[in-house]
Amino acid sequence: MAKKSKATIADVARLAGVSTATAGRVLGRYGYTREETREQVLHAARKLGYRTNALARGLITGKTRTIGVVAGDIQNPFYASILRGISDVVESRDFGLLIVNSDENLDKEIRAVNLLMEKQVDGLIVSPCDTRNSRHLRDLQAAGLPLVLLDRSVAGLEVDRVAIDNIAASERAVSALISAGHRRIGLVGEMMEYQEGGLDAFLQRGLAGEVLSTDTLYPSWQRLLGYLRAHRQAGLEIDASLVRRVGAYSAGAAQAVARELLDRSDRPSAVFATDGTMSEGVMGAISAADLSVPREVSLVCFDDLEWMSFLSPGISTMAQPRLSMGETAATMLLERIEGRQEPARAVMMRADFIQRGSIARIS
Amino acid sequence: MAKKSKATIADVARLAGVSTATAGRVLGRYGYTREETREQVLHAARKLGYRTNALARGLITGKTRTIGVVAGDIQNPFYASILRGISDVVESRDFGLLIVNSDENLDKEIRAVNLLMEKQVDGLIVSPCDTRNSRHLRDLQAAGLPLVLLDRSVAGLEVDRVAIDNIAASERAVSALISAGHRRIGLVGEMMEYQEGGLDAFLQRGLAGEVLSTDTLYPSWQRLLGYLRAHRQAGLEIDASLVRRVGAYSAGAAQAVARELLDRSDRPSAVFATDGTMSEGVMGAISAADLSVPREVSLVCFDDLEWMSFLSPGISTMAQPRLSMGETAATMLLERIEGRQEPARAVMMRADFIQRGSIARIS
DNA sequence: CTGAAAGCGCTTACAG
DNA sequence: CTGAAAGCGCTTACAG
Repeated sequence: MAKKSKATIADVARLAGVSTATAGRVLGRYGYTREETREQVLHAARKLGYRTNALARGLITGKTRTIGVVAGDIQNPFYASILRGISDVVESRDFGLLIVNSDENLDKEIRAVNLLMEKQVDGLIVSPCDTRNSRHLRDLQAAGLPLVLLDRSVAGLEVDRVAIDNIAASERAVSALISAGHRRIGLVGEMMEYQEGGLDAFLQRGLAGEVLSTDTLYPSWQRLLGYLRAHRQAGLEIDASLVRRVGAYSAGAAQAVARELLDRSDRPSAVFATDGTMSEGVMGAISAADLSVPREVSLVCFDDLEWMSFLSPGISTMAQPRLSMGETAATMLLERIEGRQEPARAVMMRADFIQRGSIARIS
Repeated sequence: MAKKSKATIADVARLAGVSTATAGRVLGRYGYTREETREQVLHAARKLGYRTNALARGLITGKTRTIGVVAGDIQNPFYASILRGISDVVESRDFGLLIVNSDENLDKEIRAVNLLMEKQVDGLIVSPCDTRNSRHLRDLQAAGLPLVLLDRSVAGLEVDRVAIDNIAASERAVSALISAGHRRIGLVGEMMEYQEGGLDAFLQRGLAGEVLSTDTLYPSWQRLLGYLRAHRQAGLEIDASLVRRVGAYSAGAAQAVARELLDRSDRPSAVFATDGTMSEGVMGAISAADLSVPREVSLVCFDDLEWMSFLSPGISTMAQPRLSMGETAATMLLERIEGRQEPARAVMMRADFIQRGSIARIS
């Protein structure tokens, strides 16, 4: 069997005594062939250890059966789970999966998209790191390449996307704290994306109910909006000094910021962390400060990470359906690849609040 | 700029008034061209929004600048970090990365390797799920495709690989418990791979010092060997009933097994978990049983996961250099792809024991 | 330094 | 049902 140096369709055809067209038909499973010739070809192919060259096929058909994903960081559990979801549906359809990290950096994202286009992927899933700067994504559209946006959206780009309703999810999470009696709730958020006038101006506008175009906001900014909304619903004022922007997807940076919050003499009675990485940082700060949850601080996180259920008491958190988000994105993309024509859809998935023991009742 | 339907080298050549060979030379950055023609070509290319078709190039050159990785589960932090390491070096060299999960299942692994071969990757990194059954990996070798094995090795397959010294690392971790006075140490290990006669026979042989061919053993079996060796070094007997085989890479299954261990009236004073997933399971069981670490049970884990430093006290663990393992594997692979000829190397990386607060002193 | 021609390994009409 | 021929979009000798 399995010979050295690759056998081509021509080799197989020669050995089987048929034309390359015929050999191609049986090996590529297209067109009709007599059962008998089919077997001759298959036999020859096996003897030569023939293996399809997907490059040649792709060049001809214009389809590679490979999709590309650009994620922020495959090491981050958020993306790791999403990628697993994508991978599951993609593998079940015999597609390949080309993955590249953007590190939430626009230049890297652009290079990633270029690389993937050169490799002729049939479609792309991207978690765009910039909601405004999107020439590279528009180019994809122009080139007719299917694209699904994950987690974030891009201003004025009408393509399929999957995400959760961040504002509502966050409002729900913060409300859990408020209804337990908390009045001073710290927020530690990544909020990397630039906002006109920075955090202060944003808060201003948010409190005045002015913030428009909320759905092209970055998730963490949206979650801040949810925080504001929960307070407004409850008729509570906000202490702007409790809202802290980390400005980076880094647990270390989040820990430093959280530490400041916890070291204050007028420490908040609870902290809300707006994503998994922030949650790690906040938890690290709480541990380092040797504070007891929920006796000394209450905590609500975002994204359900393994450790949140180990700790006792467990950590209450807003769980995004990461696996299904990935599966859904991949399914939508494959439908487009198969030619489905219909207006762009925005699938908003449901996030569930998992109530564990990290919220103290305050009277 | 950026036009619809893709422009080819021929289009660019026509617009620039040169031959396709010349256009190809500048666009593909090979061969010489006059500065002036170079600019004409570049200008035309920009105007047409030309983008290389890597498929065509790969078909000709026999190189795709893409490598394939088959990992157990990209969602598992162990693999996620390794993949990040691989990805970093691969991206820095402008290679693409095709990733597929094996779920530690031989059939899936074989299909994965086939898929990657058809897509004409330049080389493969695989974490083989079966140390004995390896026809598909030998085929790679026969086809002259560079291969680097990760974490595990395969009997009789002489190829590059990177791993840690599992026996030594595990011995070190267990010794930390022994020297703190522990005499009854439970072990929760995955040990999925089949061993002649099962766990009991393996223990028998291990205790008799009989186990040979240790380096084609699965990591968790090797780590069990380290556990035995630590006991032997200390002149301690082993209670075989404290050694528990989970038989699956599943935190849930590990938790059930750990629970049994912890529910015994003659509960071990400490537990050693042989990998990250087992660690999650054991920690889950400890939490569920509401036991206090290290007062009621001491714990030593394998792999340094985020939560191990959040808990207070922190969890002592043997940390594998996952990121560098990935980087090293990718670097070795790229060297082979570039034609480096030399005997297969086995790079053994150093694992560090991180001492935190989960080990109680017993007098 | 540049061009004409061949070819990588497939698939796709088009005949028969 | 099968074959001869063309062609996908590049790169590679080979001339000039």
